[in-house]
Amino acid sequence: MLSLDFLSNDYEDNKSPAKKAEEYIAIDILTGTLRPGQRIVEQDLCEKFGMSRTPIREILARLAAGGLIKLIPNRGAFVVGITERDVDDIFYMKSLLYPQCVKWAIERITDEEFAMMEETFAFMEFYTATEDMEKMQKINRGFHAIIYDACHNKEMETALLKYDFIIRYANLDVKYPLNYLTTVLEEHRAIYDAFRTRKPEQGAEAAQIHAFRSMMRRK
Amino acid sequence: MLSLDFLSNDYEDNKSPAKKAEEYIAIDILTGTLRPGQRIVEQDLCEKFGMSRTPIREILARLAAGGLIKLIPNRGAFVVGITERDVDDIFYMKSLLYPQCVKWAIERITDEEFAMMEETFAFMEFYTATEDMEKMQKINRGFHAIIYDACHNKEMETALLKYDFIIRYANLDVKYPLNYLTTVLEEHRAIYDAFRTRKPEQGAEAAQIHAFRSMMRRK
DNA sequence: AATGGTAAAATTGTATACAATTTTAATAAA
DNA sequence: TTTATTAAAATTGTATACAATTTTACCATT
Repeated sequence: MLSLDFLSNDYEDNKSPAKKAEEYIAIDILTGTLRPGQRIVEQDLCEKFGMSRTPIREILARLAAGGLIKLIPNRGAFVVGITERDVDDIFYMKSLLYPQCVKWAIERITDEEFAMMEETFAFMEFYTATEDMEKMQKINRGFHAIIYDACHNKEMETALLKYDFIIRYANLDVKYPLNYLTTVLEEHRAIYDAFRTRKPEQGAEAAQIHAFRSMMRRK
Repeated sequence: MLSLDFLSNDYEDNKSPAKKAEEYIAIDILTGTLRPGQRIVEQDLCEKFGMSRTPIREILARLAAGGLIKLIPNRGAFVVGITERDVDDIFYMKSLLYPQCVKWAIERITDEEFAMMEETFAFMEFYTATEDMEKMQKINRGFHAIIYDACHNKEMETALLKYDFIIRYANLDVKYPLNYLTTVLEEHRAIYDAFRTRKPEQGAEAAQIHAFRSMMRRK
């Protein structure tokens, strides 16, 4: 299903309670509120999120599949931490995958998907002009979500979404340089132009530049 | 924990029944025994694997996290298929990530890990000489598992293990060319030599060649 | 025959109960 | 004081029960 859901303010609200709890725990791990090695007791989560052990255990199963916790049989769930170097590595892995994602997306994007991208880019220009940082962050994620989706490869999409999630929450002491919004808009425009003119190689190059600069803007 | 487990024949046996069931279902999806779009009913799995719905639902939660099935609320689990192009794409993504993995692994490998690699490589030479195809496949997986582990980045490790799992089971009509065993051994030796001499760039290049040739050997 | 409505059956979502295992705390021995 | 031992408590693993929802099958209507 194709929609501009991510623009709406209650986008977060239509997630299931289980999905929200999962994300809550994931963020607690990435921000360090839950410390590496710390044991997570199911009953505590039951009380915190007001649900029984069955759904909580399914949440833990998913978190373990994603690598944020480690389940040791009969011992329980333990937080797996993320180091500064892990975040550096993930930026680097993104810089390897993202250009190829853009390339595939330009080759494979549907008309409907491109129409959504056009609409999204218009919003990006608007929010850059109005300097609405919060809305901008949201629309930026939407822009990338469209690209990740349009590459029509689920492994690529899930990998990049995961890396972005980690970067978003485990990379909290970022300082935004002067003219950050317009700078990023122009990097995005270069990618968008490659989509408009359907030039995969040019898109890959613009993506490479955007990924590299994102990495450099880090701390 | 560091060990040469993957050499033993009962390596598969010390997996938990739940882990075995999960892998069984995953393989059924990748080989097409379970068709894309097909609904998976929990009760059927309960009977098939002799366990109750609680552990089965945890297995389904993990499979959904890995993308092999899609869970629709109140509707159930549906098989997500893998196309030929998906496999092509995954080979390509591996060729992007694997060289960097080898580079990091050469920079970061511990003495203990390198000792295991030496031992493993000796076995590879032995099984190539004896032309024991089955043992060779197993030891090859072990060789790569050591490299993936030695890069000391969990995202990289899980990504490459996942791609290998998909390639292994969703890529069944591979024809092995003449001298396959010795050819692959030499590609692996090039990588191994880069580890011995601790040359990250040389390792990345050897990895690139190995990944590219693996892709070319496909069909 | 095709469509629509309704009750029964099947299935999923969640809570709870109980068994197996681990952890904790208290006590005894060195 | 430290180390062992052991019983109690806590926790995890699994099965089952029940509520909510969906699917199926049957019948009536057009």
